[in-house]
Amino acid sequence: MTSTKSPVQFAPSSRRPGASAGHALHKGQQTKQAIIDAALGLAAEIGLEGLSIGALAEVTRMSKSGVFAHFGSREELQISVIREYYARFYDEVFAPAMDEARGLPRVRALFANWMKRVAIELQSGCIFISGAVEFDDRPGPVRDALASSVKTWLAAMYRAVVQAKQEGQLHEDADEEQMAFEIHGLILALHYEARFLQNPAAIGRAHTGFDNILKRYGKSAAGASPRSPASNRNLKEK
Amino acid sequence: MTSTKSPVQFAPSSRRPGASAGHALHKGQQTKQAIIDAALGLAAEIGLEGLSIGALAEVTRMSKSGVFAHFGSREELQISVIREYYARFYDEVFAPAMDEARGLPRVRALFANWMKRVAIELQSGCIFISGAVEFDDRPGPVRDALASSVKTWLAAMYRAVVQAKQEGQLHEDADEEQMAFEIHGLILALHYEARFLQNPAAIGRAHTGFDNILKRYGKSAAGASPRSPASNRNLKEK
DNA sequence: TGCAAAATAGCACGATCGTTCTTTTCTAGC
DNA sequence: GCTAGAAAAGAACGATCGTGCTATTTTGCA
Repeated sequence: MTSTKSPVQFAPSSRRPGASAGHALHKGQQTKQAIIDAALGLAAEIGLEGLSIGALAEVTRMSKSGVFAHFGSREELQISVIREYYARFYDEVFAPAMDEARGLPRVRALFANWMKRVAIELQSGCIFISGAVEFDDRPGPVRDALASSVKTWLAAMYRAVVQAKQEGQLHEDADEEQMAFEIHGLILALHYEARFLQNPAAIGRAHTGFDNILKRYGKSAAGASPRSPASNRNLKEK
Repeated sequence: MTSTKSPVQFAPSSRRPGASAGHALHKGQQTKQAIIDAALGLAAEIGLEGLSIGALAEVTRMSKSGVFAHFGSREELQISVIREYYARFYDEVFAPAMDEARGLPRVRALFANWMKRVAIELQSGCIFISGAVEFDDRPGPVRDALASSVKTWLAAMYRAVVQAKQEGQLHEDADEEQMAFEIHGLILALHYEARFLQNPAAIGRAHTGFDNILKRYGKSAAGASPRSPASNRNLKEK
């Protein structure tokens, strides 16, 4: 239960392209990737349920059947979008935070990157949030893919909190799950108030809320969080 | 800015039926109400966007045009559902809490009723939450109606927190808006984790989170919240 | 009890949805 | 360059959507 060796890792589901040379991926693969990119943008705006193959074909300037052939079903398209979002979430939120030292610096970085992803890109929503609402009553493979992605990410955040306690940076009676739950709530409130209620102060509220959580669970006066988590790197690995 | 006299009141948008005698409302009114009731149930499950007149006609065992005639447009139907939800929210969450004494007892009651509404009725979701996700990128009268309802309710909660501070039950430097934001986050996390992730522990997490907030913002050891807020009624109105 | 008015049903419309099938275009290895 | 196979387009399907329009039924008051 102490889970020092975590059974499930937070890893990207697909090899990231880019530097990989060799044979350039065949035409089909790269147009499929282009379709997924466009679909991700569409889904972030209007939701996974609002994603229609017709609209996607229009955006990519292809025929409906041309788009459809790459996936075979709408569900498969939605799942592909979820996987892509997961991979980007890994790259932009999780991976950079792993450069920070175990414990509070890493927790801070995870939260800061999470906030950035959810709030700074105000134009597009978070499909981990919108998808949860759309599929909370709709069983099936799409919901399963979404839930599995979200759970993996929340577990990664939880693991970072556990490590912070192991490093002795939290109170002895700090409940790691409770702390992760409250952090999750801050992100959700940020998304809700910034995006739906258009309240720009929400970003500051979320940040202050995180500081409050650190003050409560942290040891002594560890609450004053530096805005740039990259500053205190020298206490690396305990 | 101290807002002792609150400009906007949290009041139900429509006269509640029930005890009102006199001429029973005409046939049209009561079938319209029945349609709205059914629509509310449907919308809570599959969302305001998923609400279709065809499905609604099937549930109410009416013809599509029969249903449609009562509203004139789908948007008007959605707005009617929002108004009905708002009215019920007022009756079940806000109104009972007004029986509690101003200040912390009332804040506790508001939160407890809110939690009950969002979580205990697990089968149906909260359209204040699902609607926010569905309409955060979709301007129009539906979004306006939804945002206005939500803002009114959040303002009511905020007002209760302000009163708690006026009663001297919070720290002098407690930020009421910040506190309301964090409470909102707890409800959202509860909805997310209980409904989408099917984690029954979320109810306890939300409750503990609320206690933690009270401990931080409350004066001295005011944190130990009694489970039944109806107990400390004797310190009524200061 | 009769009759105007309200309430509901029936039907059809254009649009869009996901999907299938067939045909055309293009790509990549020889 | 030729050609097999992949990739994309085209057209059509049944279904469902919101919404008009016109009949039919039902209601409530004189």
